Amino acid sequence: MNITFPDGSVREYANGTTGLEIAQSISPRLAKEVLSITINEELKDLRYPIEKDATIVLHKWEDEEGKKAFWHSSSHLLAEALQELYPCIKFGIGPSIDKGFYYDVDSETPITESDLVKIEKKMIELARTSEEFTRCDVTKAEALKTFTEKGDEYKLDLINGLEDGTISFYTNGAFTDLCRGPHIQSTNIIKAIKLTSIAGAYWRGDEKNKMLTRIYGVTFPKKSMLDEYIKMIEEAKLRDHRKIGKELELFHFSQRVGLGLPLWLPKGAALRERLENFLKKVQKAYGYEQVITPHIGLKDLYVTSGHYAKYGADSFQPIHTPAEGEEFLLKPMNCPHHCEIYRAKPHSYKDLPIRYAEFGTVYRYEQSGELHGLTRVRGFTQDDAHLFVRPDQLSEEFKKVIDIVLYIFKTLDFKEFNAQISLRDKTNREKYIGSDENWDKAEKAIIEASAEKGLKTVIEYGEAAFYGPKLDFMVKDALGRKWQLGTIQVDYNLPERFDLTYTGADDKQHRPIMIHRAPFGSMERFIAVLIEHTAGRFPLWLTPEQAVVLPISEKYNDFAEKVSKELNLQDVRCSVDSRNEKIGRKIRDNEIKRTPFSLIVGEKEALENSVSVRKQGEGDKGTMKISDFADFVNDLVKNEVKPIN
RNA sequence: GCCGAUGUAGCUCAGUUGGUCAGAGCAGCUGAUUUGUAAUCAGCAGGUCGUGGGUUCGAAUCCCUCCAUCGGCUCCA
Repeated sequence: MNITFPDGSVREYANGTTGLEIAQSISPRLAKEVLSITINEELKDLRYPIEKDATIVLHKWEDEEGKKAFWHSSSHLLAEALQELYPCIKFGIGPSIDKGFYYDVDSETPITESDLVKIEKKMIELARTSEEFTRCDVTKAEALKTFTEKGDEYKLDLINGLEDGTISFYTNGAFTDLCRGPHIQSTNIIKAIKLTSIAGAYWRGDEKNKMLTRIYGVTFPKKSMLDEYIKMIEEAKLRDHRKIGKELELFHFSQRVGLGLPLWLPKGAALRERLENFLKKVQKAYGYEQVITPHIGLKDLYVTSGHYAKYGADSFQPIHTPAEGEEFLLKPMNCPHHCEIYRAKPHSYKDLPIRYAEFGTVYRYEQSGELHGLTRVRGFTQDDAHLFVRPDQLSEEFKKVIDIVLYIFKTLDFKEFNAQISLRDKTNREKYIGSDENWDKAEKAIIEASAEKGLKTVIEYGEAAFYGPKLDFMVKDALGRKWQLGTIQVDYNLPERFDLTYTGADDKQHRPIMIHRAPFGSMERFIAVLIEHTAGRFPLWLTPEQAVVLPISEKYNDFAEKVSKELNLQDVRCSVDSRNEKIGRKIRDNEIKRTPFSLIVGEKEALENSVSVRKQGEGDKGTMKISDFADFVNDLVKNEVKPIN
């Protein structure tokens, strides 16, 4: 038979040759490194005998599939260790994840963080015995029998959900698990093990089910890789926006004010204002108009929009007026208000598209356990806008919004983001409002526009908003957690609910389509992610303070003030550190505060009317005339923010 | 909301088995110093040890309640 490799080369092998033997035939070293194999697009074990012509890919640690097999096998090793240490334990599922693996278990004896070391040791002990992973195919009836005898109700639940036919078991040592595979050859290549954390997780992700204990871990084929990983995690923790936000005095949370209600400190507010101004400018260029709406609205407004039925009970409860008996809700989103702005006057087809933008602060009662720094809060400001468009304009407008998002991401140097198309889950129709016909149209519009803009997207079913599908831009924080930033949503429903119309060329009334969009998502979350991406070293155009003048001694404070004034007049954001401290001290403090430029001034500079420039993280850059430095900074800024093309 | 861990001055943390354990550094204030590229020196002031209860002769330390934070789960208009 002929075996085709990814590079296009073809080799001939005897029928029944396994992936491992193929690797062996190429090089013994490769045979040691290969972890799993793809045969004709299907993942298989290394010892799967290939019977006819096939294309194969050998997966090593370096590629995702190789890592998956390694980590998935590690989760079985974890399970084996747990079974030995806690004989009565029951097992849920144990998959590989982005960075490692976990196993969900139900144990009568509670397992706590302090037990992890003990479990790790057992895993290492078992790994060293070089247990082979062996596969065994059984019928569904046999599978049910095995786990009924074992008394493992979670596995039975899983098996019952499977179709009739062959079911595979994998065994390593004394542990046998229901598993599709593939697995690595033997546990002996798992050289470094770290159980990272322990947490609760609902069985099958449903909060009505029992909560199991989830043990997270990560393993490596080399000890040094684990050391590197631990170092990387420690460094990532230093970038945490909650830590940097405190250090740089950007924002603060107060228990007196309330959970998840950020207070923006002067520097954070300055940064945020700059971002808002940037976005306003971009939006103006794209024909948006700023509007302003109040922070509350009558409850009825949200009954009309459908939000009350969906979220009312879980929201901040209505504010009552004692005298009039009215009920107001804190604004959880801006769309209904913007719909009412649209309704303020009749519209012609010639007016469309209409684009209303607002930095709208909204309040949502997020579950207390879900709050997280600035990324998940209860009061936040959306960089919101609603576009009211004719059906023939939908595609074009949607693409323009994508352009804005991409321009913003590019300006802020966000290279690693994923575009996700969130569609409805068709099997769960009652989750959504609106007709199937409109949903189909909206979903199609998003898919087509994204494709035309050349976006690499993944489609997620069931992730749509209840009123419409969306295109989301996802980024990861320092620790690899995914967050949604920008979002663009097509909505046929609100225009109907608010009876929005325009007069067409045919003199008849037509329904506009709405596009909801927020390129940042929210100012809070965006800034959080920006902090983690830059580790607090913001781009020059955004940073709260671009330069600080450091007089060598108090004798030069007056000159320093003059320099600062002159620079501020030339659009360089600058202040003076006139403390009675040594210059070394002032420099150190500015390095820690990540002020981009420290300008040292003493006798020499005062005579020459110049500054000694020191760049954060880099050091002394020599002396410059004051106005030259201003030009220098302004040029750098101009370079950072490229014009919209 | 659920599971688990944590909670000592503005910040970062120390406090051994319950008995001078209420401490340190930084930040702050006062004074001295007048400084040339990552911390000048000295002094002062700062905390009902998250909250409320309990056990004890005695609690930062042990137990319970609540609150908050952290890691997850669920949720995310």
